[in-house]
Amino acid sequence: MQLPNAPPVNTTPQAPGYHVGESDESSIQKHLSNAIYEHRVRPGTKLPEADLCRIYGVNRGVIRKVLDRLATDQLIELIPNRGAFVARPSVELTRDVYALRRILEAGVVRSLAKAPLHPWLKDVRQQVGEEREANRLGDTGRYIRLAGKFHLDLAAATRNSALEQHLRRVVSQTSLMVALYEVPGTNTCSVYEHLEILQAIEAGDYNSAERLMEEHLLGCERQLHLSDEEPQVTDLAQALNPVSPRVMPSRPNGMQIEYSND
Amino acid sequence: MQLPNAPPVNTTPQAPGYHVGESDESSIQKHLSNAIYEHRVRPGTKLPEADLCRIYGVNRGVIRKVLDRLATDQLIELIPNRGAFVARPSVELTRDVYALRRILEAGVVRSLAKAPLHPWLKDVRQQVGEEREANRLGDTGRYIRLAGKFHLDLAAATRNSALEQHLRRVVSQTSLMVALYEVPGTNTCSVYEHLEILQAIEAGDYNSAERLMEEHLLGCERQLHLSDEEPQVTDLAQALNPVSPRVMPSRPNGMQIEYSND
DNA sequence: GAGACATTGATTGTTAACAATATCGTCAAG
DNA sequence: CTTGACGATATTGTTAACAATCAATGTCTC
Repeated sequence: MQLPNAPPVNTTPQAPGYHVGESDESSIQKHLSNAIYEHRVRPGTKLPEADLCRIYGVNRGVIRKVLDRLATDQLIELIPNRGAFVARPSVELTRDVYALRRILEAGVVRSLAKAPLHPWLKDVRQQVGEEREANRLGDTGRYIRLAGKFHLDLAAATRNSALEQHLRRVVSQTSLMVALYEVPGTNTCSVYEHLEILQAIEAGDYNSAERLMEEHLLGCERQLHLSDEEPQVTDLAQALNPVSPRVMPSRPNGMQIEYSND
Repeated sequence: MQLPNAPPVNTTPQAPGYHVGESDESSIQKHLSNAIYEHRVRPGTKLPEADLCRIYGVNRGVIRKVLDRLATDQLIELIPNRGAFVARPSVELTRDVYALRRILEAGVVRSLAKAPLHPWLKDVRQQVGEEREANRLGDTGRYIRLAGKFHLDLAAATRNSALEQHLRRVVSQTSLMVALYEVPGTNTCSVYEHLEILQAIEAGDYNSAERLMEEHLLGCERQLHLSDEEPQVTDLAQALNPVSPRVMPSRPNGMQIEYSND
């Protein structure tokens, strides 16, 4: 019933069975989007329309519209006559998106410098605490959600809805890239750096805050395994040498889809 | 066949009749998007599915998908059971999007500072010339296209596809805002400022270029009529006073849609 | 056995018919 | 003359059936 190299879809967060509660198209989109965001479905996973119809208890047309929207956000890839797959962004795109994120988030900090501070920050500070807790306990989903929320909360504090919206897309994409390129042991987003940034903002030192933010994002990017030469195997003998068990670049559990090469 | 207060759809650029040549969904989207971008369809214009089907010679499903995508780009507004209308972004959103654009384009200039300069710039310089020419001749469509292209070309020169893509969306939205809020006589984008920015980049003076870009965009925004009190008519007697024919704020040819107020 | 080829089943893409809703015109009552 | 209700028409929203395409399996030949 399922392709051998495509793991089954399991996007249900709490309920083990079928039929998630409310299910109009925007809530389905959020639900799927979150599942990708929180690494519950890995890059390359196939998302068959029929399965999603059963899971959400809706028509195929609805699912189709949702998939189309997720594809324009580049969270999934829509291959004609083959279906929808959770996207596997290239190394190049990953670098580009991180660069864009630095531009946007530096802009967020500068915007915060102009506007008067909102009572927000107290809540944000508390959340950073929760974030650290989730990280300590190993609750990956919760940790990822809170770590992302820190960045989005700062964007929301600017009261610029357009800025917030664009950053939201970029952050989602980033999470996908983390799923693809993280090296297993490391923590992607240092909680302490979040705290530092927050303190700088609270102190009104926006220049430092901007610099810290850029360094923080650079640090996040550097923690990923973004070697340029991923599929490139120039020296076959060395590649097949069983002595040095090099870290399989960025595909921990085997390739999950293969693109037709015609 | 057409609503009295919604002008008929006329999105054909060259052919006066029906049935635009090629018409898959992405090309239809581009075509419609351009029509909005170049102010050939004004904000508030209704876009009935049936008309678009006839114009592009495609099924309703195709048009529907295109409209949904344009709606996520906020170029049109999709009102349930009423249909699609060219969007009328609020003053608040306009300010937000311009602020976002400043962030993005300042980022573009900074990115250009890092990368080696491409041979692009020669072409860009030539296009600025064409831009001035189109402006002089009063060829509005061509002028708008070229003026926007300047900004997008700079983004493309960064070789950051994500940055380029996001800026493209923001620029499109901006054009819609210009259509809504421009005061008739003025020129929205000064050609000379484009030239100044380009010269600064060519001279390697990226700090100046960044500052000039921000000032340029601020200037563009200031040329719009973004008074806060647009729909707000506190003093009815004054509003209806025939003595002072105040410039009808931002709706030159009468209101075109009215939202249900329930 | 290995490889090429046809067949089968499953999945996606498209279309058209049907249902729901809003708009506009008409008419009657105040 | 204005206001409200009603019905006709047009437009949008939804669904299900049909068509097209692809992956997988089994068969045949070398």
